[in-house]
Formats: sequence, C-alpha cells, structure tokens
Amino acid sequence: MRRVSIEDIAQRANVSHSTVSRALRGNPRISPSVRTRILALAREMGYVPNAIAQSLQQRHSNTIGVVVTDVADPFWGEVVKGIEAVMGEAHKALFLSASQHDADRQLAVIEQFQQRRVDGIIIADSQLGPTHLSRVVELAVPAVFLNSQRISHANSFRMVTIDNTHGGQLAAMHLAGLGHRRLAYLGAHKRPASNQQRHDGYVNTLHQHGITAADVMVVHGAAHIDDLTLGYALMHEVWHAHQPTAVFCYNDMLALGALSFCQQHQIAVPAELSIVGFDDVPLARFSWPALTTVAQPKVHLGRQAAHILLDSMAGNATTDSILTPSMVVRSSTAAPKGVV
Amino acid sequence: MRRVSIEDIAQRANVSHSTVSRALRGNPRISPSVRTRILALAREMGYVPNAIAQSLQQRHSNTIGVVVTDVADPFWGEVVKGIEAVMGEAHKALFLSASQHDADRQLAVIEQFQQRRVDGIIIADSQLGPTHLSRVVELAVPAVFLNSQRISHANSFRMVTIDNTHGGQLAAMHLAGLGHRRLAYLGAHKRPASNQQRHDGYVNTLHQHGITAADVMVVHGAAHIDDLTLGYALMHEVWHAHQPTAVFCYNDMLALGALSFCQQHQIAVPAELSIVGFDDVPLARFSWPALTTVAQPKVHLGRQAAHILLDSMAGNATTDSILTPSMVVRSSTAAPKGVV
DNA sequence: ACCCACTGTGCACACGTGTGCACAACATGA
DNA sequence: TCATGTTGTGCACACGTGTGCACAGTGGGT
Repeated sequence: MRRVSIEDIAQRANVSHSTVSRALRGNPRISPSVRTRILALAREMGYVPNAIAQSLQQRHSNTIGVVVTDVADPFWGEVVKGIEAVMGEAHKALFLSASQHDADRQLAVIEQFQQRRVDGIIIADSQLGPTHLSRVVELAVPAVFLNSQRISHANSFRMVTIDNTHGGQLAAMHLAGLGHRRLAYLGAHKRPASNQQRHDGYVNTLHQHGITAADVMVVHGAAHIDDLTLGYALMHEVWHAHQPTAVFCYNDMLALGALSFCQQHQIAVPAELSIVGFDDVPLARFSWPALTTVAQPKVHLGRQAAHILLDSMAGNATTDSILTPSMVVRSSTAAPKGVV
Repeated sequence: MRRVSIEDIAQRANVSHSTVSRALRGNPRISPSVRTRILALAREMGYVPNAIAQSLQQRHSNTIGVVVTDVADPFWGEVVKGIEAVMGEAHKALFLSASQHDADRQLAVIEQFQQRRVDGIIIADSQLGPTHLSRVVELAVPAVFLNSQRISHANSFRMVTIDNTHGGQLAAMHLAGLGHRRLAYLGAHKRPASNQQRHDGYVNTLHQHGITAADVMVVHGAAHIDDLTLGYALMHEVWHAHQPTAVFCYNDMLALGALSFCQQHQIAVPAELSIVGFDDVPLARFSWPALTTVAQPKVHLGRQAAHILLDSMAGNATTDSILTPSMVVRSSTAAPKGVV
C-alpha cells in the first residue's frame, strides 16, 4: 500500500536518488540514456511525485486559500469560479473554507491556512475589524480582499472591489431617465461601506436630475434578518409612507423580497412600481417580472483577484483594482403612469 | 521573513527540538515547568506549526479533494456546503476543483489530488468511463461518488445517490392525483442513468393509475445545448404534437426553459399546463409561478458523502447510501380544466 | 552503600524531495 | 606524459516534525 518514492526507483535502477530526481526534473546533466531508462521505470512503477515533500523542500506549497462567507451563495460561487479558473491554469490548488459570516471563524480559517503554509489568501466579503486585521498582517502572506467592507491597513493588502458609487449612479440615471420623480432606497445596514456608496451615488445623481431629498425616501433594515424578508418589510414600510413609483434596492435579494410584497398586495410591477436590484444574481433572470439590476462582473472579480494575488506572490508591485458595474435592463422597470 | 520552527524555540529554551515537540503535543513525560516555559515561548515567538512537515512525517495530510463539474452551479454549491461543514468539524481542509464537464480534465484533477496526497476524494456527478475509473482505482485512495451516472467498479468505491425512481413516482402521484390524464416527460440524454430512473418511476406509476403509454409523450434532447434552451425546445415540440395538460421535467432548469416557452406563447401555467421539475434549485422558489418540484436533499447529500468518506478513511466498513427525495408543491401545478 | 524503579531529556532516525559540491571517468590539447 | 577541461554521478545536507530508544539523574527501599 505504500507509495513509490524516487528512492525506490533509484534502487531498481542502481543509481542514487539524486540522479532520479534530476532525471525526472529534466536536469541536462543527466545522460540521455539514463534519463529514458529512469522515466520508463517511473512510469512502470506508477510513480507519483509527492507534492508535500516538494513543498517542504522548496518552501512554498503552490496552494492558495479562499475564505468565503457561504459556499452555497450563488454570488460567491461565480466569483470562486473565476478564481479557480485562473489558479488552475497557474497550477495552484485551492483551499476553500466558509466563515459563516462570523469574524472569529473567519480568522480561525485564515490561521488554518497559515498552518498549511498557503502561498496566498483571498478573502471574500471580509467583515474583520482592525484588531483582527492586524493579526492577518502578521502572517506576512500575500492577501487580497474582495468587496471588503472595512478599509484599515490599506497598504498591507490589495483590494478588488466594484465601483458602488457608479452603480448607484447607473440606477438613478435609468430611473430618472424613465421619468420617475418620487422614489425610494432600500438599504442594508450590515454592509456599511458599500451600502453608503450605492446610496450616495443614487441620491446625488437623482439630485442632479432635479429630484429633491424630500422626494426620495431612504430606509434601512435591522441586521439580524435575512435579506429576503428584510426587503419585504422595507417595501411594506415605504409603500404606505411614501407611495413611490420606483425603488432601488441595495441588492437583488432585497429586491426580490420587495417584489414578493408587491405580488401579495396586487401592486403591478412595473406598471405601478419599478424595482431595480444590485448584483445580478442568477435568480434575477427568472423572477417575474425579470429583475432590472446593476450587474457586478462576478467571474471577472474572481479572475482579477487571482491575477493580483499571483502577481504579489511573484514579488511584483501590485495595485488595487476597481471594476465597473453595468446596467442590465429587464422587465421590472418602466416609465411611471402618465409619462409617455 | 522566515517562519519560526520548533528548533528555534528549542535553542531559546536550551532544550532539544524533541522536547519542544513533546511539550507542544502535550506528551505527559515532559515536566510541567518545562512545558509551561516552552508554551509561553512559542506564543511569544509567534510559532505556527507547519502542517506540511507534519503531513510528511505522519503520512497523511488531513486534506480531502472535491471535484465538481462547475463551481458556480447552485446545486453543487449546496452540496459542497454540506461537505465543508462536516469536514470543517473534522479539521480536514478541502481542495476544490472544477472539471468543466470534461472527463479528461476530471481525471487530471484527481491525479493532482493524488500528488498532493489527499486522504480522500469526493467526486460529484462523475462522467468517467470504465477505463478512467480503473485508473482511479489504482490510486488506492478512499473515494465517494455523488450522483454518479456510471456504475462500474461498484465494489471499489462508495456511492451516495438519491432515489431517482422514487422521485419520478412522487411526480407521477402528484400529477395523477390532480386528475391529469394526458402528460409528457422532458428528458436529458446526457445523464443516462438518472434520466432513465426518473423516467421509469414516472411512467410506471402513471400506468398504475390507468394512464396508457399512448397518453404519455416522452422526448429527449441533444446533449450539446444547455438545459434552459433545451427545455424551451422540448416544450415547443411536445406542445404542438401532444397538447398535454402536465409535463414532468428531468430537472428544474429544463422546467424553467419550458416555463419560458409558456410565457412567450401565452400558455397559462398552471391553468392550461402544469409543470413539475426536479432538484429544487434556489431559483425554483422565485420563478413565476413558483415551481413545483421534486427536491433533492442537497446539503444532506454532501454531509452524508463526507461522513462516509471519513468512515472509510478511518478504515471502517461503509455502505452505499441512497437518500430519499421529497415533493415540494408550489404554484406551477393544478388540476386540469374540467376537473374540480 | 547498593540496587531498582521512575522521571525527564537528548540522540538519531524517518518521512520524500532538491541541490551545492566533490569527484571519478574520460576526452582533449600541448 | 601530464595538465586541463568536460560530463555524469553520488554524498551529504536541508526543509520541519514526531518518536523509539538510550541514558542521566533522582528518590526510595533494604
């Protein structure tokens, strides 16, 4: 049951293990005749190099760790797909772990990775505070943060994010362009940074279209309930207090929650109310009506993070990266009543 | 920049590295005074055990490899979530890789895992042929197959699947119970085993309800197009040739494709046509109308596979596992016209 | 005073691989 | 013939950890 090692091959070939090692790695100092003999023997004996021993010797493991809040989240699934594709080409293996939205667990996972001597770490949707972050700094392992909410120790890590402000602007331009004058924003407090940016881009752009602060109702939900029921509740609140003709939601799940409120209360979407989401999760194509949303380039986000990490692992200078979201217009938005 | 090793600690403590090793691992033969001194020193020096060296020494890596067709597939995302949860508790790290539906690539990934000396492998949705499989047998690494289509070498591996036949029965009982007499089955040829089982369970149960073979139209699609457009095309075919009042689809994506055909051709679901899917992907809750479907216990599937793998890694005898699907009735099914 | 049991520590090896250096064998030139 | 260069191989070490065995030191019993 024991695996065959280069030492085993060496004995069968009557050479030293050094010769076998060099032959396998294509060292030109080994004579061609010996090399071919050893290669044949290796194949015949079913030799499989031991990456663990190689890692120990070469002091890097060709592995990278990926921390994600929830493995089953379709958004992060796409991001991981991008990471995996790039890392696969670079012959790096991926450790994947979930943090369950818990900062302590996230730190524990990272320390796990450190024990395993990963060459780099990608942290998705980090909610680590400054004290946690400084411990990550001590690891002295290249790390890239993806859509991180906190921004301390900015010089120690690279970040890849999307331009949330621009995303808010896109939503505002779309809705204002359709003629909406009475709007709302449904936000999520538990994502402080990106929420603020999407809100600001949205509201400021509406102002530029001559829509006053009084015409835009802004609501935020408690942290402890899931986005879907949160969207439902916020829509309920906004609908009765403000009667908007259009709402922009922090993300698609909030928007779908809002949508289900409308379905249940016979509010016609988009005839009576237009809804815009954010993210473009796979679901968005299939809701009824199909959701207009600000799309994040998810796979690209992962690819970009992977490339930056590979660069900093190679010792190259790297820079943060901000990707541009795009507007995907589907069937949940239309001009308000009375506008042609 | 170099990591601190137990040898470094040993020098500072004026002991040998063996003593440090034993102290850290809680060996009772080390005197309490020395142990506490070493533990303090280790903490102070920021010691992090090197799992790679440990793996080499102990001849197992505490890692397991997971091969999946597509990382972004929400179905497998849930399964991986279950695997990750169980393996996390067992302090095993997860290598995740995608095969992109390519058998050769899948084999390459598995050989990658072998080089990394994983302690076990979980293969999701394997489409490996017998020749490929026999190479996997040679690895002599515990492996578990998840919803595998081929069943050769059955004694070398463990399998975890769901009872596809029973799933087909559930769908048939639901639809026949509603009063449908003219039905159809939309199948996918590229999943030969599970497709056959779902079909058989469905058709046989319909027969038991007195529905003849002539009343059930069965169609299958080409392999090279995606499930969504396939569902659309098959629905088109069936609708014009057979005018069924209900269809059962091999999976949810086919069903959603069929649904979009109905939307585009003003066929009212479920008033004119009932649709049943299979899998219960997250999407199913949010389509319009929400999809009635046969639900696979996805997270449980992953957990079960993980437990079986852990068992066989521990050398225990294990057995294949067949999980039971369940019916989730939503809004895409109803009694046909003319039936109360 | 001596033998014995017991306790705590170090030596030396193993795991599998890669590589600097030395060196043997052989060829080449003067 | 000898110095010099070239080519191919082996020795020995390193990477970091765990552990069987030997052994020094200590205490107790006769």
